[in-house]
This record gives sequence, C-alpha cells and structure tokens, in this order.
Amino acid sequence: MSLDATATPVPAGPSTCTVVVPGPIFGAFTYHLGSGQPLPLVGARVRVPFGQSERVALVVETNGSSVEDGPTTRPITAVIDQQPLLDDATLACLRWAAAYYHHPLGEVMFAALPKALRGERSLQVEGLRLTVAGREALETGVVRGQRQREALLALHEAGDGVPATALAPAAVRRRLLERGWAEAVSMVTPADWPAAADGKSTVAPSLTAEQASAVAAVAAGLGGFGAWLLQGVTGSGKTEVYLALIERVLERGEQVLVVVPEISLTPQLIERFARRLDVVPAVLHSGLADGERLSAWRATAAGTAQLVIGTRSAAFVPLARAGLILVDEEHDGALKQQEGFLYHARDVLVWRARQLAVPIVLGSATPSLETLRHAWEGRYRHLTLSERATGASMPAIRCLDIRGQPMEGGLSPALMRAIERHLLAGSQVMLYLNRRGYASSLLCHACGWVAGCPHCDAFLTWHRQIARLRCHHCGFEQGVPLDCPSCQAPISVRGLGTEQLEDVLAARFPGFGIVRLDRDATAGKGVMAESLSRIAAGEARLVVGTQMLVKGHDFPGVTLVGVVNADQALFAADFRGPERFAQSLLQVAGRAGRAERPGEVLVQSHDPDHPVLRRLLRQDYSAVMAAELAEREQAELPPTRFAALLRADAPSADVARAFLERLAAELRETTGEPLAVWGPVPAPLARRAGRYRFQLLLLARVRSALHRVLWRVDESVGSRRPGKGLRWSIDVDPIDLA
DNA sequence: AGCACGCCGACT
DNA sequence: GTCGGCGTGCTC
Repeated sequence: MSLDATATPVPAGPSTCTVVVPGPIFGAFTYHLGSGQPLPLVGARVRVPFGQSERVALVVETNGSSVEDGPTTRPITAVIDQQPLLDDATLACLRWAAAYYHHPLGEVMFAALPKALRGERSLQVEGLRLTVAGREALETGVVRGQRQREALLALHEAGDGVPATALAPAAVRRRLLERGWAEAVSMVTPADWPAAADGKSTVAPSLTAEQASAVAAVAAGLGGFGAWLLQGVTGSGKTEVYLALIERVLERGEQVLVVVPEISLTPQLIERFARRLDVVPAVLHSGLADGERLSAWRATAAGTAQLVIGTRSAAFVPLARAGLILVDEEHDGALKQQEGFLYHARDVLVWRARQLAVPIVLGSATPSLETLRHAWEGRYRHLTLSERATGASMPAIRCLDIRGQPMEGGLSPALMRAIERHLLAGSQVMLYLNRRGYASSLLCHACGWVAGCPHCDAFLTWHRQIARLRCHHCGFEQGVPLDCPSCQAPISVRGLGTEQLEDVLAARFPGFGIVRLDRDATAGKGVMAESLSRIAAGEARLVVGTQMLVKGHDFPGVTLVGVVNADQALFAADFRGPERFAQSLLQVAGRAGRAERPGEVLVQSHDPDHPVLRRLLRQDYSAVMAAELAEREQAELPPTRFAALLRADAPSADVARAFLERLAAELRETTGEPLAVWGPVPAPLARRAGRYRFQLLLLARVRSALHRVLWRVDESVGSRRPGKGLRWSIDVDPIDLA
C-alpha cells in the first residue's frame, strides 16, 4: 500500500471478501464490493444477498483468492461495522474450535457474538469532534457560555469524539456546530464500563502458607503461558488464591477472565470479588437481558472491563488485554456444551491461554481425570491446598452396610438414629439422593406391568405433588392410574425419589422443618433463594436434595450428610461412573462441618467393600483417580485415548443404524489409521422422544489420526444423502457416552 | 438455518 | 378446481 493515498488509484482488480453466514453450512462464501464501498475489515459484519434473501454475515478474509471454482460472485449489500467485532486472536480461536469440534464456522462465530449483535444492530452513533477552530476558541477563552465551554472541554479530553447525546443539550450542540468549533462525525458507541465500585474494598485475610505459595508460583509466571491445576479440598480457600492472583493482574493493568460452570450458583462469588477488588465485574451468562450482555461483552472486548466472570459461552469473548484465565470447578460437566456446538470451555480456554500467552489456572477440589493426568505427567503444574483455611477438620466419611437392613423410606435404622442425634444436638442434616420425583416408577406387583414412556425407553417417574407421571427424558406427562391398566390389580411403587424422602422425614421428624432442593422444587423464580434463606436462618433443619446440593452453596449449620443411595451412582453404566461418584461424594461431603463442630458423612451402600468406596472413606481422591486411570488405560478409554462419538437418530431405527453401520464399515476398511471403531450400538436411551438413537465410538492413540478420520467422515456424509429424517453429529472428547 | 420448489388432501 | 402440508435441496 502506498503512503500517498491520493495518488494511489483504487486497486483495479476486484476487491473481494470472504464471509460466513449463520447456519449449518460448512463453507465460506466470496463476494465482491459494490461500487464505492470501502473494503470491510475482517471480523466485521456485512449484509449480503444469499440465495433468495439477504443475510447478515461475518467477514473472515479480504481480497482472498477466489474460492474453488466459485461461479460468479455477487456484490455485498452493505457494510455494517466500521470496526471489527472480533479481533484476530479471537477469530483464530474460533477457527480452531470450529475445526477441532467439527462444527460450521458460521455457527461458531455467530454463537460467539452477543445476541444483540447477531442481527443488523449498528454500533455507529452520531458524534461530535473538536475542530481546530474549537481548540483555538478554547485556548483564547472566547467561549462565553458556561455549557458550551464545558462541552468543548469534554470534546478536548475525549480527542476522538463524543456521542452527541452524551455531550450536551441539543441547543448547545447546535451552537458549537454553527460556530465551527465542533464537527459531526459517525463513531462507534464507546464501550464504557464503570472503573471502580464504591471504593469500600474489604480487607483480605492473611493467606495460609499453602495459599501464599500457590499465589507466588502462578504470579511468577504472569506474562507468559502456563497451565496450573489448583487442587484444594473444599474449604481450603481456593477463592482467596484467585482473589490474590486477580489483584496482581489488575495491578499490571491486564484483564482477568473467570469462567464458572453455572453463574446462578455464584452470585455470592461475584459479590465477593467486587467488594474485595473494588471493581465492577463484567458478568456474561445466558440469563442476562440482551442489552446488559452486549455492554458487558463490549467492555470486555474493548478492555474497559478489568474483571470478567462468565459461564462457558464466555470462553469466546474477545479480551483486549488478557493477563490471566481462571476456570473454577474445572471438573464440572456444565463446562461442556451438550447440544449443537459441542465444545468444552475448559479445553478451549487452555488453547486460548497458550495463544494469548497468559497463565491459566484450573481449580477444583475434585479435578477431572483428564486434568489430573496432565498434572501427573508434568504438562500442567500441580498446586495443592490440603488444609481447610478455617482450621476445621474434614468430615469423617463412614459407610453404612444396608444389606438385610429393615429400610424405612430408603433410610436404614443406623442413618435414622444418626439423623435424630444431629437434630437433637441442634444441627442441620442434609440428605443427598440423586433422583427427583416421588418414586422412580409405578409397578404392578401382580403382573409386572411398569409405567413406561410411550416415546422413550424409560420409566415414567411418579410426581405425587402434581399427581402426574412424568418422563424425565422427553417431558411426556400423564395422569396416575389407580389400578394396573393391564390386569386391574392395585398399583405399587418402586424406587425412591426426593419427594418421598421428604414425606418420610416429615412424618418421622415432625417440627424440624424440611427444605427440598431439586429441579422441581426450585422451578419458580426466587424459590431457590427463598429455600436457601430458610436453611441459612435455621428455619429448616432438614435438607433433602439432588445433584443441586453438590454445587456451590455452603451450609455452615450442617453437620451430618447422608448419602441415601450410593450404589445407583457407583454402578452407573457410563465409563465415568466411578469418577463422577467420587466427585459428587467429596463435593457433598464438603458441605458438612465447616464450622467449629466436626462433620460426619454416612454413605448407604449394598457393597461396602467396593474399592472406590474404600478409597473414598480414606478421603484419598488421588488414589481413586490413580486407580481409575489404570482402569481406563486397561480398557483403552479416555483420557488414555482420544475419543469421538458419532451420534445418529431418526424416526426409524433402521435408518439410524444403517447410517452408522455404513460409516463404520467405511472407516474400518479404508482408513490406514490406528483407530478403534466400536459399534454402532443403540445409545443408552435407545429411543428418546420418538426417535431411535445409535452411536459409533472412535478411539485413537494419536489425536491427529482421530481428526484425519473425522474429516473423512464429513466428506463421506457430505457426498451421500442421509436417510429420511436422519440427524447426526460428531462429539469430540465426549463427556459421557450416552 | 431460511427459503424455495414440488407434488398430494380438505376447503371456498 | 385452489390453498397448503412439509420433504428435499441450495445458498458465492
């Protein structure tokens, strides 16, 4: 490009730009510019004719060589953004993620934008800028009006321009323009963000030796890439380590991105960050109104927000001056998107940290086997917090052998006695049961009939409070039959759910107050908060709940945790069953005994000698996971192999199965790659919502081999027509094989 | 994903 | 005789 712009003619060759559109289209499309249009920047939105209609598209390349024998290019209709919405680094990350997870780039890129920017909403506004005459007027002091003077000073300070509406009343602006002191410009709406909170920052507690050395280790690596696993038992004060690190990074004038599994569980975390650090965190999650999300996103991209806290979708937010990335509860499955674009936020962020040359800290009391393995093999540095910062001891975990015990509503006599003892001592008791509803199924004792879902291979769960049978997989509901539809004998129930447990406890321990925390009981707005405050106030002394209990919330008054049914999780079909069980048990155990009173955890099981259980009783998470790793190696499963799951479903079982069978045969025959092809097999829930589901598992020792095969899959499927109603997807690094 | 084109049942 | 059902195919 010549420096002398006036002498340089507009390049004679057609200026082109390559764009992607939202939707399941893998390719990119090349357009040429309309007459007199400026070449749009990469990362900006444009409007293009597309088929019979027009679309908003994102520019991914300019003046690119014309695409593979593309027919004739059409002209861009309009350039929407003068400035790119996505910078080069973010774009590179999105390109990598689209390729790695085999998802169309257009869909990936539009998913990375806040909703408000997926359409045509412009960020350009009318602005005013100081002219030379204006500067002189300011310096010579000829400006009479106080308001005009203030406005000119504001323009002088801003330099680049100020949005008209933010500057002064219309009359004052008109006067400035008339006198030639200011000129009208089109400018991008500034991405303002409040610099500080109210200045009342709370004082940091002094760090324990373990915390201090963790902080020092990571802080020494600021300014370059490094991955760290921060493994700290519940109550060991990981958050204090985060806070100290964030403080260091903010002092350097850099940004921190914190990604958590679920923002709804962490309002207190955000509040704590804001207070301590005296900043206003930019919060990014799906529950925000579009406008709020837009301003937080833009402030992050522009660098005006120093601290950003978000859920997995925040993994793709542009960062103007990144300094550190934190992933809290890195083992949590919510960090992996479960439909559509199947990315894992933790893995994306490790890639980004490397690209941005900043440290990333993965924190958890119960790290995933993937992350632990990286740490054990030296790819990640391993930081451990083994003591509770409060000085409280970890609760004792004991197993209750319930074989042959007379059970009452799923509770053994020993657990009943323990509940009574803790209640009478003035404590709170928490019971963990990972099954909602009243009973898992309705059953006819006479003929064996079971209430099943007409659309899924699943039993209907009886929800007594709403007097309905409900399918937890497709949402199907029906009334509760009084007699067996098949033989008219009276119906009985099987399996225990949280609703029933609540009833049993209410009858057995009247007057102590019960709160149930599960998806059904906390559905309404504000119900969750209300329940939590009833627990905090001690109004409820018994807490019954599902997985929800495991995450986030602290219940300082709880001294007994009862795990009602350990076997269900321990013998789960999925290969991650033991890992998940260990994580849930230790997380739920961590809710007990935080105060001065020591906690107790009682686990009911029919198999008290199960090796996973035995190791957990010793609180030895690492031993559980080391044994688990050996098993995975033996079984040739992740993380010792790289996996991809090909899923297919269709209204007809034959169509779905045949699709994968043909693919499997092709892959077995034609790839020279060292690859295991398992299946196709019916998916764990073979029929769901009226569709038949099959899956094919691919396992490779070498990641690149797996990806070469996946490209071949894309090609193969692209070149034939799938069967009637067939849907299929690739899940790279599947969390579960279901 | 949109949005067309395209070939079979119930309505003015 | 048309309106419209959603199956199938394309988008620089």
